[in-house]
Amino acid sequence: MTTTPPASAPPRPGDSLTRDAVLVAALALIDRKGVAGFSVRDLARDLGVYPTALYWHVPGRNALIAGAVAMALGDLKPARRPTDWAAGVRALFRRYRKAVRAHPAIAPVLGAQLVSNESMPPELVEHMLMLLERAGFSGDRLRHAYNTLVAGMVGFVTLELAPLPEDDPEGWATAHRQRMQDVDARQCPTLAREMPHLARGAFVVRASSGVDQPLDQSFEFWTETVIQGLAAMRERSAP
Amino acid sequence: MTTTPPASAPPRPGDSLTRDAVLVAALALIDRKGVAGFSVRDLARDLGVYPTALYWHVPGRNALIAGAVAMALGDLKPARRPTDWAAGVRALFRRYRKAVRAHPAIAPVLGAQLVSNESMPPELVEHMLMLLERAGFSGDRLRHAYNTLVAGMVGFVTLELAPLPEDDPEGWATAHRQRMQDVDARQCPTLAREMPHLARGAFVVRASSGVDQPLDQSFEFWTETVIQGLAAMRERSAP
DNA sequence: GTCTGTTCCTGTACAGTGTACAAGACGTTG
DNA sequence: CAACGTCTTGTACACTGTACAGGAACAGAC
Repeated sequence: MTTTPPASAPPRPGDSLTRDAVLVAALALIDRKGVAGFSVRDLARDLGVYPTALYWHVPGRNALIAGAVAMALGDLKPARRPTDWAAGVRALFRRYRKAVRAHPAIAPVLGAQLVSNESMPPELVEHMLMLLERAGFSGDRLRHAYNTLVAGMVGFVTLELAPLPEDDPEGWATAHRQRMQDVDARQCPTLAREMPHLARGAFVVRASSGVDQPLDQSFEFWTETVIQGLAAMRERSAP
Repeated sequence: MTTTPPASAPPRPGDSLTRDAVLVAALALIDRKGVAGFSVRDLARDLGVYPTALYWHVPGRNALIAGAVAMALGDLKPARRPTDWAAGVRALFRRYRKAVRAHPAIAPVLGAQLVSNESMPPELVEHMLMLLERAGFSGDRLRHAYNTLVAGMVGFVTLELAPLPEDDPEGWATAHRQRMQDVDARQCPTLAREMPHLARGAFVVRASSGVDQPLDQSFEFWTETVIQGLAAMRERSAP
């Protein structure tokens, strides 16, 4: 049983593998085990197929992940024309977060790996540029505003959904809680005082991921901050 | 040569391994090969030691990475009291980016696995809270502003320094350039028009990492946007 | 001086990984 | 029927993280 003989093949609708079918299964596996725990051989087992069969459809593990991510972000495309740019940004941020929350395990790859950028559909880029032009940006400042918008869209969600260590989650959690309880109140008075507030939903301080404890309100606050910031940057001399 | 006999031991100052020495070497190796390419056995080779010797000082691979990251962020601590909160935020963002740029390979871990790291020193959290209190935030809105500040500090830099696929970087780069050249000008008119501008330094569009092509101006823009946004959020009724 | 315990490291071993590569089964077209 | 593209089966290899048993060096106690 060393090289995974395909133990009967139940999941065969068209009786043959498709690139899409592979990617769907890959995404499902990633959802279950996380990106780190995702393995080509497990995927092959799920599909009732030898591992190397997958290489015909997809060049390798990285491409499997990138493809799965692209698939997860595929639902992001549809976007109606908004009334004003601020409303458009708000809607965009919400939709992005919703799409990623549907597959939280892909969050670490999203911001952190350039490959996964090819999973970002061009229509989305177009949409963002259109919003910013409507807001009044152009030339180099359009580029900066665009980078700001992308970082804004991706940044918060990546942090929010960052996974706990997969080996011993609740062990780490209690250890972290202890560590937070032990902060020196003389060196960090504000932190010590606000700890009860922060423990339940603040980056770095919290002991759980955003999958279990969503940071809805903070996200709304974040969104408004970016919008207000961009609005303020609009009427400013370049650069 | 299967299990790595220690090929002579040149790097032995005190003739014995220290936890710190291990982490320093780990950080150096990560700098060279990236987090994905980092292996316990390579590290052991570098130190002229059997792989399992490292387990005495550090529980495992994950802990090695976390420790190395914490070490890289150690230079971030010192911070003079700023004159006003906006200046403080500006300085903080710059110092963070500078610290991460010194070890760009750790960027993916920072944004995406921040939970699992005790890497962020509590003094930094305290500093951020202090700045925001001085800006006028308190209670729940302090928490939201804090989350915003962390996401702001980490988000952009994580995206900027996201690494290229380590297997075939320039192959991927040219493929990506081609893909960008092939965008449909009818479906994405703005993107097609602004392509020359964007190709050299815009997220998703660019074909190189921020290590080679820093996004200095965009980062400044980003920083000001967050500051302006927070300033605007200050005088608002609590939701 | 020998005995015992800690501290740190050497070795071995194992189960797992990604993927290169040759060979085979299958259907379609000549 | 033969040849060819398409896809999958199998084998193989180098490499990974780490559990575990022991051994070397040194400490202090008797």
